[in-house]
Amino acid sequence: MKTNNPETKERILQAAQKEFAARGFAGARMEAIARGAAINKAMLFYYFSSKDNLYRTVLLGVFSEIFGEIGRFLSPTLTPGLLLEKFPEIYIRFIARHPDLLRIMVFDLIHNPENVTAAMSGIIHDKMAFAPQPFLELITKWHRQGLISEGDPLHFMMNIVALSIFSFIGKPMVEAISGIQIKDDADFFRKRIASVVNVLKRGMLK
Amino acid sequence: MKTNNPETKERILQAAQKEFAARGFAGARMEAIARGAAINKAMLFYYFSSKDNLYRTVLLGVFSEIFGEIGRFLSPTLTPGLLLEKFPEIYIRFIARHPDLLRIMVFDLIHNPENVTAAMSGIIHDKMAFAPQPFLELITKWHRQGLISEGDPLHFMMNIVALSIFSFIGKPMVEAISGIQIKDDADFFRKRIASVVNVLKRGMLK
DNA sequence: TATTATACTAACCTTATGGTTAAACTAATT
DNA sequence: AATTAGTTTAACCATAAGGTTAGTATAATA
Repeated sequence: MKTNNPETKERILQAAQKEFAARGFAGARMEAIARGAAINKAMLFYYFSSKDNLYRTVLLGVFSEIFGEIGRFLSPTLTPGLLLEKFPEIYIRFIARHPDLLRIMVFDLIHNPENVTAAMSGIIHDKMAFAPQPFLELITKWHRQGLISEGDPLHFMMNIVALSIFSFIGKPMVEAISGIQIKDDADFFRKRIASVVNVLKRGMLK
Repeated sequence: MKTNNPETKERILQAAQKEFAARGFAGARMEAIARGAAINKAMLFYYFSSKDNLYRTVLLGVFSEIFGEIGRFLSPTLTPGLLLEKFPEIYIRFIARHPDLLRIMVFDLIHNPENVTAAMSGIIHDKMAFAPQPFLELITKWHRQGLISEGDPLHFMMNIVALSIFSFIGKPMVEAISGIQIKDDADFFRKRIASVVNVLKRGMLK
């Protein structure tokens, strides 16, 4: 028998990710996804049975990639200085390469946080070899050792992620406010990373 | 003659804002908006001629409210310490009261930044009595006076807004990562504000 | 070569949805 | 009381879009 073509499935997921990122769940068109994957619309239902399910699959993939990237970086031998120095760079550059992932994630964080939380937590524990709980404990230990000023590990984490993520959401906003059009993306991201690292180190390290 | 009922128009805008915030532009249903405003669907088109136009109107309102709140706070007599101390509180508490505004703004920042930039910049210049350009100059002046460490006013601004906004986007994310369910919102926001102010002051003040 | 299971398509179905229309209602004006 | 103009509704329309179906192509197996 012809072996199930994983190529097709992959093509569908790629096209779906693009379409969902560009238009959100409700705005995305199955027809457009099919066109993007160069197949008949019925194939989407053959492989994924419904729009909902296709979306769920894409979403899991997104979380998987994002937290995979983060998990690869975290380790028990980490120091606070190294974390604050390297995380923003890794994260910002990763998202710059895969802006669709952030779009989909943020859309869901805003519109159905309840749904997302469940999907996320499963992935997080799978993909972060160095699991989150020990990570929070590590931060607490750093604080007890007098290495960092922020005592609440949750807010320590939020501050790091917030500054990194906002590079993307905030770019058009800042452009509107300042009236300046950011043309050199590479330069912008370099400066953004420098600023974030600087604020984090000065702001949270002792 | 009966005078055009501005009450109805206002009710429509309120309902529309709610619906657009909950489901995004494509997901929002005109029928649902009509129900929310307790009127016939045709009235939406009578007052706003199209879904697109209704959305645009809502969007302008959103920007108007958000930047109104910000503009009310900014003034030429501001000091860096005061800005970093008060802005996060004002902004976070405002959004906590009007989460719909943030949802709509972020959705658009992510999905059609080009469109948004234009709409925004008009509003910004109207609503910020103390216009943005002088504000950026003020930051530059602070830097020249040796009051702040961050030299680029754009990134100075981004850091402030990023940490404030992320309180909302990031909450479910952090819940998923930590496995902790944040139940006491008031307490969470209080701690969040304290953490943000602390990081900003330590990180960007000299 | 006949069979069979998978991969795939064209055409179709149904419902939901943005948008329209024609008529009714309301209240100020004459 | 009759007119007039803005406001509101019920019923309708066209089409877009998710989903289905029936059938075809392909290739491995017997």
